[in-house]
Amino acid sequence: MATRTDAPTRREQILKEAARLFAERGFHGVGVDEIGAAVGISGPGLYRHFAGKDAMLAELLVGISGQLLTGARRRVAEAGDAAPDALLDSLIEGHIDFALDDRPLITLHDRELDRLPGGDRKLVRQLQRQYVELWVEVVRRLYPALAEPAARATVHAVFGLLNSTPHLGRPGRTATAELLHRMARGAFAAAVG
Amino acid sequence: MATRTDAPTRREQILKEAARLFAERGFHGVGVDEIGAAVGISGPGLYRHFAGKDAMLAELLVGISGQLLTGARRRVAEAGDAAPDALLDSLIEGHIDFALDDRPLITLHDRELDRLPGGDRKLVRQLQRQYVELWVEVVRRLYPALAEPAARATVHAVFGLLNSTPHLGRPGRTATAELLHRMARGAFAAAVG
DNA sequence: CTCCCTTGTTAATGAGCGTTAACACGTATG
DNA sequence: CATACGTGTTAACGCTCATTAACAAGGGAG
Repeated sequence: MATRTDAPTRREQILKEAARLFAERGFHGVGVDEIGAAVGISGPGLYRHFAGKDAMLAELLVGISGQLLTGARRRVAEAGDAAPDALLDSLIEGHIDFALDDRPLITLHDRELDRLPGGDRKLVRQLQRQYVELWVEVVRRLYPALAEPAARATVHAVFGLLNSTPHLGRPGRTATAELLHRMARGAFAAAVG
Repeated sequence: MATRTDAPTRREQILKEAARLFAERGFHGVGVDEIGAAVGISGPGLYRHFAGKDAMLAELLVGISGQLLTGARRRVAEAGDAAPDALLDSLIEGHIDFALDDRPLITLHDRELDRLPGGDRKLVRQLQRQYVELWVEVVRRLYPALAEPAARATVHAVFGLLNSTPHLGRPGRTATAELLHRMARGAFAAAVG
């Protein structure tokens, strides 16, 4: 887990608050002055840490996509040749952890992609695609009856399910996590028909 | 069904194009000139049909929420005292039809609510809440073991699943509809545990 | 024919906002 | 001690954009 005990750096503060604000009111809906105010400095002061507003969004989205993909790959590696059943559980668990711990980021992740400058957008899309394909492979290993287009659609639909966390109440983190996990498995099982 | 054969009115054209553009680039991301250009008139020309940009978004969101709620109520009424099982299928079918036929609208529906002026936002929230509660009642009738908070969370998660249509490919409408339907039922069944 | 309502147009206005410029202050470094 | 750098500040610039003003053309109603 590599838990951090040291204080967050200024850059990290800014990214965190920017993520929250972007998720709440949309990228174009928040001004640099607000982001600055959220961390106790003035608007233009942000430019000591980031090249511009676009750069903040880019770093957030690249970070999210990369973190999801990296975590998933680690889980695949750790699973070795274990049952694909357990591997799918592991992937689901990782995604849920992320969706529950960083709700603003999960919101941004599928909402503000198009506000990104060309190069970064392409990179993020690539990372997202690889993440999806990784899931698709695991799902197809577990459910060989599922054709590839159907498997991809199924994975996207389950992402929609898991990413609904921003709309959920807060009645106990573990209870919510378990509910979502069960529902995801149920949805996969029902997809094969 | 009351299928319309007459040409769409100018207002309707504008609403349709505005919905598409808002869904693609966000409310603040599109200018009135673009909306006007999409229907062949100039930006300020829109003001002959709407009080402003906010009014367009408001009419879209109120329309969506109202349409969903009205359709769901009709289905409940038509079901009479039939099995709640069939009623849930009917609700799912209605939601999927909407999500597949009006993808831009379904995107706006849970994305741009906060860009709405106060009064309209309250109205839309109210309609959405009633829609959710209607589902919750049906679900609890079918699965009495499910406590109310869990049922509400489950319904939200299934909405996330069904609303994933914008991310899906277009491999056959009926096949996609059936897949989503099966997954939704599977998710509900798995939620009770 | 004449009015006037509808539906457009282009030009102007005014606010908001991202970004840059110019300047200030503390602190480690030589 | 002097210097340079990191990190702020406020003021100003320039652009975008929603909205309004002023004006025009077409087509029913009387």
